[in-house]
Amino acid sequence: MAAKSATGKRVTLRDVAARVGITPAACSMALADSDRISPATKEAVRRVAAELGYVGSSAARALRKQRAGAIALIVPTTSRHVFGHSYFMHVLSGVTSVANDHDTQVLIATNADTARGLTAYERVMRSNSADGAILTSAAIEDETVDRLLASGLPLVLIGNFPQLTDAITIGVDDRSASRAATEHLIEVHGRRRLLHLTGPLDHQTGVDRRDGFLEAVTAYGIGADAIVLEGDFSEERGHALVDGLGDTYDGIVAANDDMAFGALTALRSRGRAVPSEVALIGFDDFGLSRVTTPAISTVSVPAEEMAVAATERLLKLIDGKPAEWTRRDVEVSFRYRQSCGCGA
Amino acid sequence: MAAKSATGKRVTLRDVAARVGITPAACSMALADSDRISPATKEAVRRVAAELGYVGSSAARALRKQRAGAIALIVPTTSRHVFGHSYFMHVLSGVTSVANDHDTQVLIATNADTARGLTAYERVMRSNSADGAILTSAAIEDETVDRLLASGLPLVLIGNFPQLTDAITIGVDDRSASRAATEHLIEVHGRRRLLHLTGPLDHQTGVDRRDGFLEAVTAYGIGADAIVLEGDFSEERGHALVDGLGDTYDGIVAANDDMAFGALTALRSRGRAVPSEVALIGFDDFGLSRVTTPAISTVSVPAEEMAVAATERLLKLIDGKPAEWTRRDVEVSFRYRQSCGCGA
DNA sequence: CTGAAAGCGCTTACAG
DNA sequence: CTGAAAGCGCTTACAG
Repeated sequence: MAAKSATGKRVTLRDVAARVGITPAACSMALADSDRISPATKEAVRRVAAELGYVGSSAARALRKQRAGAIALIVPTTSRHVFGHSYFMHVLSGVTSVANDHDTQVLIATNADTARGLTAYERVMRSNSADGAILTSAAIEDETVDRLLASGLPLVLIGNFPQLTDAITIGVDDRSASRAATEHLIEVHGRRRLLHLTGPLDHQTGVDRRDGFLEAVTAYGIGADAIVLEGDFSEERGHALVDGLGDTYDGIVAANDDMAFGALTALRSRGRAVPSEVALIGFDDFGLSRVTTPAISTVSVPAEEMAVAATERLLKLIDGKPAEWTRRDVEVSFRYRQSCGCGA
Repeated sequence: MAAKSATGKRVTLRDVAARVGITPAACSMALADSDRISPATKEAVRRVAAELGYVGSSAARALRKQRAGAIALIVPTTSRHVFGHSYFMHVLSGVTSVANDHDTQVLIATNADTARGLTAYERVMRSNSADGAILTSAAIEDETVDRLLASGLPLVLIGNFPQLTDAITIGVDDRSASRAATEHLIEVHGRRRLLHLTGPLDHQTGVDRRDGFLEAVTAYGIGADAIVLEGDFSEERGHALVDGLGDTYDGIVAANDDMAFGALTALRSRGRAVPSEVALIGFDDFGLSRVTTPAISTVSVPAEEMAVAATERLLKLIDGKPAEWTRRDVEVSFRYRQSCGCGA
């Protein structure tokens, strides 16, 4: 479907040009505000274009300019489960707001189905549907990331990818943040027997948050009492892990808020009080942790801010403009609420 | 950017054709599995295409076929605030899963900025970037909906639009559902002095949920004791409305869960127990209500299911295929949790 | 049945 | 400086 004139036909540059009495080429230049065209002609073209309701064909423009005028937000299907709805919505908000400001369309691509050995998002990229992509939360071993990178398509990754040294990435320092959160339980709340519920360890985020936890307990000499259980970022797993364990710990560092909430419900059913018997801290702050009772203390990850910066960086990359950074960490902030013992 | 051969140039149908020794036209037909092409040639074309990494140009195809191969999910900016993140993520999930199955791209469009009197999403549509659109949660008086509708572009609306009798819409019966939720507080929990916190009354959803509440209290002859306060779907307003009111009621029907949660925190700070002193019920079930303490009883709106059905309907509309419905209601379900007095 | 031209709607490199 | 041709990469209507 397309812009229609009264007769139902699409309004093209030829129509505008005919009405103004110039060529489509001149019309095109007029709308592009070229110096070649006189102010009077530009004005006439603009008036007629508005009258006829002319809107340029994105396909024709894309074909001619070899530029889609769109970027893709790539969501590996696995990470949809892994990172959850709220995370993507924060990311999507950031991406769309920047793209909007730059007259760029946003495409959502997943690798749900594959055909001829290409994932859906590879096809999006290679079919020229998008001029570049934001890829978020890929697994460490996701080989499509390498292929995408190798293809030379403009790409900005959200997250940490230490092995991809040539990639442009933006993330948070999960290790330091996790260490700081763990140290908070130790220093401020005097906890010594700590349990860590990890994220999925095929994601760098899971690895880094675990490593930060381990650094902290090691630094304080309480590593022998520390327990690390492998989780997957899901509330269910958080619940199950805590439910299947004895009561030998006095603090929990969960790698995300969903698992922290699962832990909280499990503690509740076991009759263990939070924070008095068990201090609890999560990670993410994408919405859940603020509304529970007790509210979950957490490390706030500025997902939207990362998405905004990633999108601005991508647009510069596409345009070949100079950019300030190649690998960037944004700051987290700590939200000490009730579940660690800080809040009211 | 585009699919690259070893030399860095985009691989086009001409390259494939040259290699196979046929014309690009024949190549195109081969890839489209046309009867005109022999099985042997098709096989050769497919092999060479795979070898060269050929992926067709979406722009060229769109221009030639006058079909974008994409649909737009339109998000009026106002409703972003109004309906919140989780709602859109449910909708987006539904839309992308169906679109994926039909090799269709999904574009996110908002009306954030306007140029030459056109909203961003009108430009998306009229520039042929999308073959149709899903529009969700528009305000009653949003005149761009009328213009979109009048333009004849394939459009499916999520929500209720009683005044747009020609539109294809899918929604839930908010009035009946709200009435049933209210009756639950009356019949099952014996509440007689009810407070309703409305949604924004410039949205049909707000109006219908209020009307359902009023029907129930009227039917039970307790309308004189009922209080209706105008809200806006935000937690803050829910909190403020309850905070600014005396304690003359024993039940609250909130038009959504965010306001219900705001009410809950306000009741907590006033020292009123939920559900014993005040029974509370919300609406939506997009995530929040399940995790609070007490968990909020609510009416579950199947947002993803609506989005799936809307997208399937849109694709049929675009293809001119026969469809089963023009206006459809999907069933809500009731989640009676602790806040009304039902749950454990 | 099959080959190859025409043309979708733009923009820009080129000719004059 | 300015006019108008060429061509982006496809697909289909047409000619043979």
